[in-house]
Amino acid sequence: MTPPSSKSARRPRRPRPADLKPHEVELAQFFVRMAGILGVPRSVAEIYALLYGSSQPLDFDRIQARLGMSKGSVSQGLRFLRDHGMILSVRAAGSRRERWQPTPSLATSLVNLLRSQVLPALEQSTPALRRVLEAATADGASPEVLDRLGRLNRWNGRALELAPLLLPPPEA
Amino acid sequence: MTPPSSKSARRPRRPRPADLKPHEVELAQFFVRMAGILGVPRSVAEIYALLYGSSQPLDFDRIQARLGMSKGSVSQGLRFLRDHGMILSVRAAGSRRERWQPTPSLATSLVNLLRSQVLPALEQSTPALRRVLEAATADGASPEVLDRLGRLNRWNGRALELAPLLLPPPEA
DNA sequence: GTCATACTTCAGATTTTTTTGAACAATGAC
DNA sequence: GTCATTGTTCAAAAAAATCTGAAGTATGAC
Repeated sequence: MTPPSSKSARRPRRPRPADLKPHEVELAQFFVRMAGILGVPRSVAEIYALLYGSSQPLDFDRIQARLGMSKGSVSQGLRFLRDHGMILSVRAAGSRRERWQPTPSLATSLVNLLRSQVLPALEQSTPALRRVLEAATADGASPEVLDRLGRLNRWNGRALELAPLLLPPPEA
Repeated sequence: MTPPSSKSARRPRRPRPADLKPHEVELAQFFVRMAGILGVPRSVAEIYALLYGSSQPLDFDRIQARLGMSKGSVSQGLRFLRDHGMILSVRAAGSRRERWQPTPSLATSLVNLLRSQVLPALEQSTPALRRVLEAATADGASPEVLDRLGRLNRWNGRALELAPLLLPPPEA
């Protein structure tokens, strides 16, 4: 039965030795499921979920302790979330320690995430798709195939034009 | 440097012993990249790309031969594409052999794919998210957290309402 | 300037996904 | 009805993604 793919049909997972309340676990499961669709790893989703459900900003050590996760994973997870504009840090005076919280708009965070995944793929594709169309033309491909490939090229171009409008680029 | 995630930073791949023209390879790479974003396996994307660039419908054996892929992968890949309404088969009279071609609308195919991934996740989440909000309320979470969780619940509900409108369900 | 703190790095271990192929099942041409 | 053809299944192998933790680096409190 198991289809060859799609994150849908996943095996049960080894539970992490986390120290979470039941509703924190459910929130984490929600974010893990959604993150899976975009190929974001479990550990990253768990960190985000923990921060999302927390009334206070949390520091590195507390995140590690509550999720029962290695330092490496916490470090990389926080970096990913930070780089995608999904979390912010605050620092208490007289301490080097950073404390993290989710950025106010989850919607913006999601769009950032999508952009960062889709845009590079589209950019890489532009010249390749043009070459494919040219080669197929030279090859005497059927009108139907040429039509398909033409549409693909136009889609790619339009998607690239639209992308910057969807939301202001990384800065700004 | 390698981020903890995102399909972006992938290692080089073992080339498949395929027998494709250069432009067919580039088309396959495009579909593989895009499929990767949605977690669709390489083999499935390669099959789709081959059909997409082909002037004639192709049969099982020809797909296997051109892509240098196992029977199992071809079978599972075709099943996935068929189940998601992305390919159609035609049969020549007097032969059991099916020959495959992409469905006319790639856009529709993509929406089908997205639906099949996102909808089940949303449905599973509805009761869980409600429980999370209730538990947090009982727990005396901060107004800010309650606000976040409330928004999450509303998003989920709206997404579920919208989904059926996006495109007619599997049948119809 | 010193150095303990706070994180980062990355090679290897682990987990999960994907692919393979040999055994098996279904079907329609005859 | 028979059986070669066509495709499926699934356990095991291979590949890929993710996680770990010990060693290393950077920084700001003092």
